[in-house]
Amino acid sequence: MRIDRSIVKPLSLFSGMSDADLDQILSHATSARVAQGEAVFVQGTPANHFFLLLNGRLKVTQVTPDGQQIIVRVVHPGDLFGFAKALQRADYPGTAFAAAESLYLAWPTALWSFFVEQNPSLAVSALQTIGNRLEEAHTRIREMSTQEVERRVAHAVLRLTEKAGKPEDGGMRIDFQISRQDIAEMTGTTLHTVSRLLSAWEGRGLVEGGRQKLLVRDMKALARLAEGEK
Amino acid sequence: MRIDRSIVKPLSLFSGMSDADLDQILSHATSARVAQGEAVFVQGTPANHFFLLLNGRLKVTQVTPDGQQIIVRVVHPGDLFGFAKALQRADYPGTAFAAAESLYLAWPTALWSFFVEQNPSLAVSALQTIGNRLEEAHTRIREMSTQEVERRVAHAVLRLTEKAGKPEDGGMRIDFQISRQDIAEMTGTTLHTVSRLLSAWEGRGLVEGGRQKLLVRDMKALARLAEGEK
DNA sequence: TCCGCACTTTGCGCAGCATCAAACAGAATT
DNA sequence: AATTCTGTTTGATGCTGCGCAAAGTGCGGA
Repeated sequence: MRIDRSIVKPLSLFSGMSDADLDQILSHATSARVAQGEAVFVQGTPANHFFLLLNGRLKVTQVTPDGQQIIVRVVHPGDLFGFAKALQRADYPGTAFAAAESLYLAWPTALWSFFVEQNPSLAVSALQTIGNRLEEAHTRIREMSTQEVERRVAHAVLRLTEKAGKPEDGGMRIDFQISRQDIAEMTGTTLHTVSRLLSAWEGRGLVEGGRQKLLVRDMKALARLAEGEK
Repeated sequence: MRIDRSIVKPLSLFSGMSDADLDQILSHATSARVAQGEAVFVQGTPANHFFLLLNGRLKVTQVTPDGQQIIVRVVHPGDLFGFAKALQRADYPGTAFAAAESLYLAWPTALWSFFVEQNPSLAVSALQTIGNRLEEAHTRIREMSTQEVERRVAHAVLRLTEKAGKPEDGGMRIDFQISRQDIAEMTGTTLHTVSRLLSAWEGRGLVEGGRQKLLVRDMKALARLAEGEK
């Protein structure tokens, strides 16, 4: 399958790469589509591919041995995901679900070192990408260690709004299906607590809820909450 | 300053690199020593160097805007640290303190991309290193989200024992000064709670405490605690 | 149009852990 | 040897947020 260079050209991951190199890399890619609710890869299965999300939205989850689930991160268009193998792992450490219908590119993991050695700037980009991810993880650890639940949830909602917000008449709409349970799993709390918080916020006009939906009305007030001001 | 190749040769980071390349990289390094309690780099200052710990033990901390501190990670000999710049940051996101007298190598950050482009296998290694770190961070997030304090502390102590345990007559000694406060900052709790837990464990013969000291007597029992069995 | 499911809301009680407070002990300093 | 300092222990108290439970509601399927 031919994938047009122009689709991925703007991504920072590929910046500083020649058209020829880019074409070369794309020639090895396959593209695929997943319907909402389907998985791109499953935790524990051999990591045979790595991916780039073109369109849609994914949730990456991990399940603990005792059955608890957490959301590791949300994958947005343009993000590389599932690079387990590059990180010295034989299998995927999590499961990637489509939160909305999604389109992605896939490459065999065997090609990873080949690409990197052919194209050192790709390595530098990848390192930056994963560096950002590490920083996000540390932020999350810091928040979970030091902040109370309301601030954490406010932060999480803000981040979602920034990454996946679509302007709508009354505010910013989170552009994919997200449940209270999901937000709970992103912030390390229970869906009950999230529900209570969102209800309280709705009463104060900050957000507007709905079944798997969320509309942020007052980002500034939410940002103040996230900063710890009541 | 000349640094002998043999010192760093065994490190996985440099595996698959020719002696000549290694010498070339080492020729740009400077080595330095820090006394206990001193900082190698400070949060917020420009990231002019990246480092490799040869000897000793470091604690990397982050301070939140409101003054709360957390321990991001412990640096063990052989670990690369302070690569902020490689991750697209201008300044260090944390502060690295020496928990024991330490010896390290330093390179100007400007050389990072140069090294990587000269030596793709280094990029692959670095990616793996940081990938492991990301995984550790996710583990910590998972634990903080789903596990109660006792399990988290047990896990933290176990990890310390594995990474920095030195056999001693009665068990494994954590090989550097570590306070209850430190353990609290690694697990997202308070020193009070840690103190209570350690006291309880000491009563059951699992560990033996002391001022900034910790001796693990029964790793198996601790492992059981970490798995959630009482 | 109705039904049933999945998601959400809300109430209540409990407990794990934080917070506040104070005493204690080992090390370093004089 | 006395003093100070820093880290540790332990107690008392209270609140946050979880677990459990049950009712409510929007949505899709038949």
